Amino acid sequence: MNVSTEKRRTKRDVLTEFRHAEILAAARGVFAAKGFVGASVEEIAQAAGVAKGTIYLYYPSKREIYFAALREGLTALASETQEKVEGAKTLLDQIRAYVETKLHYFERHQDFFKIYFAELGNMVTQHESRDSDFEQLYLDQVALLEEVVRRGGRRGEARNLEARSVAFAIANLTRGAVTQRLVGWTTGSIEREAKLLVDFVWKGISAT
Amino acid sequence: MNVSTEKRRTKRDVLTEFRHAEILAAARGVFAAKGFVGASVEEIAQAAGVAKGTIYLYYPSKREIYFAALREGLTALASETQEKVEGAKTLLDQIRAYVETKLHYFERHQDFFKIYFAELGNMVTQHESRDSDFEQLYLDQVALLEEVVRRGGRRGEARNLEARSVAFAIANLTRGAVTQRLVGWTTGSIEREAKLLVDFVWKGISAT
DNA sequence: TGGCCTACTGACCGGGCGGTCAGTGAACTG
DNA sequence: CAGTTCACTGACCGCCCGGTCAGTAGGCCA
Repeated sequence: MNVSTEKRRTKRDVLTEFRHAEILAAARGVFAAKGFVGASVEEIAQAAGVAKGTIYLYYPSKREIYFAALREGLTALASETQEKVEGAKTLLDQIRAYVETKLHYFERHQDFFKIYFAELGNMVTQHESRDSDFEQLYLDQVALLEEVVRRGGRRGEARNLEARSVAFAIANLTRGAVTQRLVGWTTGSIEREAKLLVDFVWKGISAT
Repeated sequence: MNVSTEKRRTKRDVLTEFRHAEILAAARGVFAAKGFVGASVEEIAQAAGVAKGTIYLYYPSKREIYFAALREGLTALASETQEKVEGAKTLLDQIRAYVETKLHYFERHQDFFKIYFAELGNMVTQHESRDSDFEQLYLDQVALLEEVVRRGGRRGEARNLEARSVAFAIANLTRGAVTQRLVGWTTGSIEREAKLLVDFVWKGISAT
């Protein structure tokens, strides 16, 4: 019957999906702790509770696992950010949305952020073509900010200034704030941190 | 005679020093291009025009070469920054000095900066105790800024605000600006970049 | 029950690289 | 010129790790 075959199919798919997720989660932890090179596939396998060979039934290579983890977190973060930012009306609220979303997402996904920032750093030394879409995702975030700032400027909410530079500035400040928390140089509540940061930015660009 | 022995001694020392510098320069280039793991000692040796074994006559391990390159650049940058900043009178000038010094130093030592930023990124994933003095050097830079801001605040040149947060903000903005140039996301003159950045910061913290 | 399928295993392979060390030859010495 | 020193060499070692694949075990069907 259709039902039974469908059911069986689904069962398999569910298992496959489960293993993918399981391995990815384990990989994220290991990569976050040791970095791409420091991590071994064997280690990831153990963390996932399977044998090394099993890993290769689900991912073709260590690199692919890494990229999968990176991409997953990155797209989720990007869409969440975009959603929140576009949900805000005023420029100030939009900037606040951007900063807060990042800081909160960080709180929930520290492992991802470790991988993310390490990769950002390595991008400077090793420019592989594989990284280009990763690079693009980063620039998209900046572009989002840039557009927001530009529109805010047109509405007279901000001084007239280089939207792109401001966008980079906000991105840099946010990135820095998250990094500081990650390494433990900053404590204090996220709300306070976000407020400080947004205030600072706002002083720098507001119209009044 | 004293003279002759001294002369010979000096000759040897000069050679030793020369080799050290030569190897370090070669290493910097290779590390900047490939990162720590991507670089091989063989490659560094070739770039330095010596055999691999020779490398180990001057440095005990690959890691040591790496740290030496990092430390050298870092201490030079730190002292130059400190000098320039302390040479400035007003808070605004001090901040400008900080930003401009970094940007100019970057222009002169791109290879160093690549290693530096990559290491900053990796610090998040691999916390070795070896890195702790590196970490300290970074925090010293922030502390320098913090002190400057705090004093400026006391003199009434800036609003009353969290000196530490502001210090981090300036450091982050500067770091970001340099990174952007490094990857090619920003062009334009350094002077312009510095001005934009300083203006932005100043708006954010000035007393008026 | 016997045969089959297949997800899973982990011993194994091959290559790359950090680090070593016996050997070389040029310069110096007496 | 013979002897000695020493900076330098590069073939070599051993380890690690990404990736493979013949084998296994357990579930399912006839």
